Amino acid sequence: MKDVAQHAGVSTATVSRVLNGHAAPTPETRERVLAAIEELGYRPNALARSLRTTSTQTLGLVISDLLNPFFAEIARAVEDEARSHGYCVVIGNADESAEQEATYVRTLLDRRVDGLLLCPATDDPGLVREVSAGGVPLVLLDRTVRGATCPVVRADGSEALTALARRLVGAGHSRIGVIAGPPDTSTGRERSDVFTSVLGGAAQVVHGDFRQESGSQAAARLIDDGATALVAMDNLMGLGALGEIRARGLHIPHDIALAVFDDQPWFPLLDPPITVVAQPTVEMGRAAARSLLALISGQQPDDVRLTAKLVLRGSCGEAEL
Amino acid sequence: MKDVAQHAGVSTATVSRVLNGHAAPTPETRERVLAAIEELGYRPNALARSLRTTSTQTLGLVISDLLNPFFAEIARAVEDEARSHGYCVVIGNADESAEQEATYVRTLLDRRVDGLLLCPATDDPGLVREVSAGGVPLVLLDRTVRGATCPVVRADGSEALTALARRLVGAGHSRIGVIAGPPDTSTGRERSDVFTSVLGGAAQVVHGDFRQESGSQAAARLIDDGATALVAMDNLMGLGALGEIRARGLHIPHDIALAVFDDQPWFPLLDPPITVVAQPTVEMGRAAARSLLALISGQQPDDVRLTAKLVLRGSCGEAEL
DNA sequence: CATACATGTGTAATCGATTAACTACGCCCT
DNA sequence: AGGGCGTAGTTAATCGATTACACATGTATG
Repeated sequence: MKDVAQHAGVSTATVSRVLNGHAAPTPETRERVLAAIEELGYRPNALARSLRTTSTQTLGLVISDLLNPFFAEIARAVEDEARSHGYCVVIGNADESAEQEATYVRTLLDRRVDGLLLCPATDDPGLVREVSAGGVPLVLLDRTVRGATCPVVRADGSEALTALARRLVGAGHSRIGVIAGPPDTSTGRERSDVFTSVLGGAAQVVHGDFRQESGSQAAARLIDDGATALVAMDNLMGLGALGEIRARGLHIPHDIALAVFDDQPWFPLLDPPITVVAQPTVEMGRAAARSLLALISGQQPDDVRLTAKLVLRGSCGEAEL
Repeated sequence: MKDVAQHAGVSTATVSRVLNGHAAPTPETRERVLAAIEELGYRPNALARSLRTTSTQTLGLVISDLLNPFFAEIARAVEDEARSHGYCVVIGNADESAEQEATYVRTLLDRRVDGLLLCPATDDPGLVREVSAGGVPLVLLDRTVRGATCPVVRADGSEALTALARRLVGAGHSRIGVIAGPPDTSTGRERSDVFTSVLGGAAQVVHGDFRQESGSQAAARLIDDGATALVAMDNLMGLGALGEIRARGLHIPHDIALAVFDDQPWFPLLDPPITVVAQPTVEMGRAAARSLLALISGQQPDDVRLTAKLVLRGSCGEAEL
């Protein structure tokens, strides 16, 4: 910057003003400075700028697993929205581990992200409190924690799940296996709670860990116990369940019905195509980013609850919609 | 930091020494400083540290699309490897646009990443030169550019593709449709080149853009032209091709054979399961991160060429392996 | 006993920007 | 002519760390 100033015959303050579009400099001075910048190929050091201004134009996003297409879509949407507002996103992979999540959150705070988007691994509010105590804007995404005091953006699947449960019962299923998420996550509990409260004794719940392998195992248990329909509460566990069904040579929907929470582009291509509860992932990501940006700019955004939709496709034997 | 120093009755220099594990401070002083840090809940400002040391412990990763599971897997692997060495990864989504790619690369350089991992959108070497000119360590991943002078990490699919081509011919296919990537990407060209050089006139190539929609369109064109086998050179275009095949009510492999470059967890679950050329994505990501870290630490890592493997599954009508 | 040398700590410069406070200059008005 | 004022630009403090160098103290050496 000093070089640029010297080159243009002005002080660094003037260069800074030109760079930041302040009113002061004469058009003529501005020209000279811009020419010098061009000539020297100067690019401002974002670190120095951030140190001085205490704004990094960066958002932190801590998710459970980038390999889960659901989170990948969210990450993509967050990134898009953030970029359109001049922000970068640093993504941290917590790998469904509370410890790794905490490590990442702290790293991001150390790097002074302007705000943090978090998909909490458990519903323990400790980490959330820590962030809030540090005064860093925080928005929870997809999942919440006990007694959360910050904005939460999530999808509401209760309506869709209720409709799905009724349909399964209507189709004559009396033993329905639910492959739920971990009981210490809000989504893990809520989704299966909705479902079982409609079904009563007809539902049997096995908790997985939102990963493929646990989906297979849960499916195996439930099928052994005589389930005639399976509902996986996450796409990866759904993938696992599907694998187990195929491995046993069972036919959908004749031998067993299957529905999955989260849509995937390839679900319609299976035979039969899979019935799902589709979450508006892109809207969730964008909404979360918008809420966070609002929070950063001093507003108090409300919680956002988007609704998940039941998409009937045939894997539950239902007539097409 | 000043507060901590005061609290412990030492200077900031001593605090810094304790923080950085220098030999100097007495165990007793160290204790006092650590106690003060603990008590005040002090966390060092990474920006300030980076400004002073010119090291951010951060790698930049610019990929084409986070929604493409191939890149998501790579990103995940890069992140894992980097983290295990104490580095963070900032991911940039270029969306297959050279312009957005350039914007991201510059942003990352401004933020002074210690090194950059790039999956170039085109084989134009301009951007690569720009980075190299800035003296920032750079490693190319998956794709290369013309006259690249930096380390390149990629998968070699020529053997697998050759074997696949032979098999298709052996199975009696004489009109084989190739859904290739853009001709201005190294992977777009190389993969179809290998294929056509084995097949000669039996191959018909249509270039897509590595996205689902272009896969459907290319498939439609090729099927209309009488292709009895389709090979998609990327998983998203494969997904598109599969959609087109289903939409036309064609049966695999009876009516048409299909093979895809890139494996996906759900390919084995289709009926019939899809034959693929599987790239070692995790190893690619890890190797790229390792090469970059080596470059950062002053070494001169060699190019890495991992081999992609043909996985026969039935969608080309072949006998199982 | 003076000199040298090691050791632990403090002082202050530095990284590269932003910005409050100040200066210099020209213009207008009385 | 002199005072007031607006404007363009400079000087220097600052953000929060690291680290070269200086300094003080204690111990070994000739």
